[in-house]
Amino acid sequence: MQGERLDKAFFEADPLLVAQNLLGKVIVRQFDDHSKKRYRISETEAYRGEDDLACHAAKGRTARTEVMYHAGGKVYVYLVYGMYWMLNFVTSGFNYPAAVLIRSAGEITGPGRLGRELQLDKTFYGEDLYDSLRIWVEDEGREAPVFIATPRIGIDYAGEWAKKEWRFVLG
DNA sequence: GTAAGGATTGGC
DNA sequence: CCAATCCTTACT
Repeated sequence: MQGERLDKAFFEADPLLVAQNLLGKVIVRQFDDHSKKRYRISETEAYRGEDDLACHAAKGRTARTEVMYHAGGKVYVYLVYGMYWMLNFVTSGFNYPAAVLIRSAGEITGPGRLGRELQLDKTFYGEDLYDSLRIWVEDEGREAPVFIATPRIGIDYAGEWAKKEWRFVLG
């Protein structure tokens, strides 16, 4: 059970497309003891541009959001509620801030639990998905899965932007 | 410097 | 319903 590591062209695209295309793809995590675990992505959310009030980049380019302005293919992690590391993949091209949040994968439900399962921490900020030995994403060559779109979770503060159906769930 | 709040979870 | 827990951002 192995596939091709996703490349530059995959991530340097619009986050709405990347979020949809990531469904069914497989996160591979290689731990310090060289053991590997694989997690099939089942739920994603897109965050796109400074206009998107739910996107962290709505506050502009800061130390925290810097990596979102990089070209697609890097990891964006941040600590939320002082406890949970959220896993995101940067998308789009240089200087356009966008990312996809992985909300569920494998048997793990919920982004906080996923971050704990993957043993994420601040050292994953900016990790390059194209050459990392710790985390990357593979395409096992399966058919594109069926999915549904819904509003994003936990961003009620974003006003009209909270209504956009930028969350995608296998189904 | 200080304060407010969060892309969540689990326990009461 | 609400506390945990700490980083980021904004600013009386």
